[in-house]
Amino acid sequence: MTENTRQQRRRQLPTTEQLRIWRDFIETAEALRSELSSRLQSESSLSPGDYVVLLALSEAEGRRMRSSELAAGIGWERSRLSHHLGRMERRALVRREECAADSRGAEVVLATTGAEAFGDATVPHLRAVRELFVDALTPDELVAAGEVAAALRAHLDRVREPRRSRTSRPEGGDR
Amino acid sequence: MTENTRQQRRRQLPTTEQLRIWRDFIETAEALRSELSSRLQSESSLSPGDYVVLLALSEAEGRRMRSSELAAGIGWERSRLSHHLGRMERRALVRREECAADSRGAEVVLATTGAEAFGDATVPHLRAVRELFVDALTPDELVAAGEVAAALRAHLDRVREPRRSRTSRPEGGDR
DNA sequence: CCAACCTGATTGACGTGTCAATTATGCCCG
DNA sequence: CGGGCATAATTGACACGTCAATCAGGTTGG
Repeated sequence: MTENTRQQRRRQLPTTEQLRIWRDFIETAEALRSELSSRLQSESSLSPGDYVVLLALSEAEGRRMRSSELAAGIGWERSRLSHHLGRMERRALVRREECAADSRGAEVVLATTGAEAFGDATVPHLRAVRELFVDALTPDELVAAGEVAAALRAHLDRVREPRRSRTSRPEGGDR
Repeated sequence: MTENTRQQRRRQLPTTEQLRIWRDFIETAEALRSELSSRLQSESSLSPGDYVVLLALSEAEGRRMRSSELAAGIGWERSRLSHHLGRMERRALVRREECAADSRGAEVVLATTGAEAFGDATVPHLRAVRELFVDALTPDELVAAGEVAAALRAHLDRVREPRRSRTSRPEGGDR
């Protein structure tokens, strides 16, 4: 195969079979996410979003974090986190406090209610992951799933922002 | 391994490694979905939801479908479709007409604007699938991804509603 | 010092998804 | 026939996500 043909293949559209796999993959992931979410909701009245936020806070020193560190830690946009914290604060799962060091900043603190809710949710949630994901795959398939995910992620990171040299200094990666 | 131990393993929580793979898998799928969605949006002003609806309608006879068939065809809840059609109708992508055969029913018709928008979107979208998914994987990995998705889907269907013998007759599959 | 700029965080508008309730029609059986 | 139930579809309320705009508080160079 010449460089030319390879280049050309790159630009071709997916075959029917490739497209079928793509749809299977993305729709299955979506179905899983939705089932997990509904179980979490019914067993603990937490959403997946609540869960990741509470998980991060539980593991943080002092069960508190700067809002932007939290966002970076769980890979969320700041505005998304801000909205979500608002909803969580209304349910008394977290509190927001002013930050001593930088008075623009906010610190998010795990509230007692939040810690309890998280504690109650974690076993059912892990059980659901086991039941819906781990138990569905042979050990080989599980490894394969990990490799596929890693390859996709790496490729995505490579492709998403080839150069980001304008305002901020060129950082290496962002996780 | 006795039946007992096997039973017991079933109930165990995922190991750290299994959990890592799970998170990789679900977060990567989510990141892919989000990137695809944003490309689709910027290249065509269609959302992924719009796209699947328009795709189904394009392939339907007469470019029209009963609302509930459409919902079943793309695997959406009816209420979700109803809301989405409302938004699409506002943008003149589809029209809703009364159904002659059953006056409770509605028929969804692909509008000219919708057909054009879909036509314009399809090549960029397929290119994005190729670039973000197919090109990220070796042929082996692609096959593995398909197998993993199939296994997960099958397990999910098996687990989700073990028995649904009440109102509707026990249908085989739903695609 | 202070104007210009950067950064942390929030807000509002709007599209999207789910659940429960509702409306309207079809259908069946007593 | 007509009461009761199933079905088609919509609606309202609310949670969630994204984008662009905003606000407030730091930082820096002239």
